Amino acid sequence: MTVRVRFAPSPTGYLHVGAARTALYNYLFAHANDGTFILRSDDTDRARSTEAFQEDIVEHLTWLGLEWDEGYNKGGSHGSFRQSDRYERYRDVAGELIESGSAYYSFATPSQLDAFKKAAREAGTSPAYDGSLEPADSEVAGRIASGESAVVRFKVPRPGETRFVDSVRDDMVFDHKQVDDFIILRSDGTPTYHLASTVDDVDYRITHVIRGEDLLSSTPKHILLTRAMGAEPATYGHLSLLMGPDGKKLSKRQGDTAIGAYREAGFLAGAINNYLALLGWSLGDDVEVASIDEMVARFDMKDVSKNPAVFDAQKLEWLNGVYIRAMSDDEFVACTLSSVQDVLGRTLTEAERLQFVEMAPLVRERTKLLPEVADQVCFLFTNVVQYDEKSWSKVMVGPEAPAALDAAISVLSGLDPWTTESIEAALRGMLEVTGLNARRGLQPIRVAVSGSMVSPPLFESLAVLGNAKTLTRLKTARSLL
RNA sequence: GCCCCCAUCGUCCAGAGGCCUAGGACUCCGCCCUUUCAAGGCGGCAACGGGGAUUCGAAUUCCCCUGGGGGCACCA
Repeated sequence: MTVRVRFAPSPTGYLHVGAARTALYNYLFAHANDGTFILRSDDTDRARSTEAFQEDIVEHLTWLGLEWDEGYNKGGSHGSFRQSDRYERYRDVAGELIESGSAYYSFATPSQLDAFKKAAREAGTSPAYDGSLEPADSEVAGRIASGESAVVRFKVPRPGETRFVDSVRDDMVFDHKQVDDFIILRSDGTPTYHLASTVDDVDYRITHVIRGEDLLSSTPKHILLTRAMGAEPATYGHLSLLMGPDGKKLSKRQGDTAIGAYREAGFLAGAINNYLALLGWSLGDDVEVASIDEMVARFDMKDVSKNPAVFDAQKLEWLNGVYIRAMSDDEFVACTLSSVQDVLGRTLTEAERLQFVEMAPLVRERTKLLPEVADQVCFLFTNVVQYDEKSWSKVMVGPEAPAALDAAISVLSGLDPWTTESIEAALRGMLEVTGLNARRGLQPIRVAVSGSMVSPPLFESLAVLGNAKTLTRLKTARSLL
């Protein structure tokens, strides 16, 4: 039996980190078992589903590298992977279920149902609707024929219970007292999630359903439906939910949850995948950093954690730094060049691009988030240095600043060749002569040239900047003292 | 209210009866390296929620409590 799993988001919101994690685990499980990873669109909620959300999901899943083998936009052997295209199929199944006695037309009104639940609550019993408000079978045909509005409900066997082995939580038992005769077809004839999702899982031969814990208590419904369709239920595995720093369910209130927002903030797909894998799973052997392939090699549902995990943005940032440092010069330049140009407001010349490439290894070492790169290198490409107020007041007001700048100007004028080594030698000689320690003697130069007391390494920066610009900046700063 | 899931440092994860004086990672704090900032190295702070039971022995098994999470829609 070949493994077939699916990620089936509803396009009612952007792809968020929790959903991405579910997608990742499905992907890992599929690849670890030589299976097929399918993307489906569970868009039965016509009111809230939008094309924009659907595109966001597809775009970011692709960006994360979680390619699906079959499904949305890719086709496959089982027809459309968009539920809104398959209403007819769901209606047919509902009809068959009514035919076989597994489902029935329900006329209970909302107010009747409310009363039912209220009574149950007061009696301290389960509020799950058991079909007790329905008319006698003999009445049904007539009422339907007369055009009375009705939904179709699944008839849960009572008494009874559903047992299954959850691949992350082991033995699970649900008493049918807790399972309501759920609606499978709305009064307008459209299917609900339970019906559509289950029919699709059966039709597309899904062998393993890996999804969020929020669906755990709906699983008996899906299993009952599957059996009523004459099929064998898949193996279900429920992932614990992600929570925010306050221990509450992760929401926009606590910061960004959309993958797109993380991408824009400068996170790398690899880092996000890696972090999401760490959240609720252990690769063992104290391994923290691993590629998708390594994860696939180690993945086992049995090692997936049962407890809810708090999303820790700080650890994600650390990991992002790890991934940035692991990039090659070319990769690094390729994925940061545009943001540098955006900040600059213009395109870099070829010469400037080379300067950027030269600085890349130095800058990469101190970058956690991609946009930080621009802050670090922009001083190279501007004509007027923007002095950071705090840096200026801390470094340039001391009595040593003028002396340091004067000495630097004299020692750097006419320096040839102009290289990191020669600059370092000259400046170290300058420190010797002036008697200034490195901090006092060099920081003024850093501020004069970069505008800030925090910058990439000084000698290298000056080498890349070139002697003309360096001297101009030193003189300009000197004149301001 | 009813049902379900979960429970080790602040956070994520190791730990499947003696190897635990509870390990790793992030964060934080020192020190080293050092021209700033990083990175790196070294070190430190920090946890088995509580109570019973089983056992020679429990973080590991069982029960209760507590706490957190989820579900109980013509949402998914």
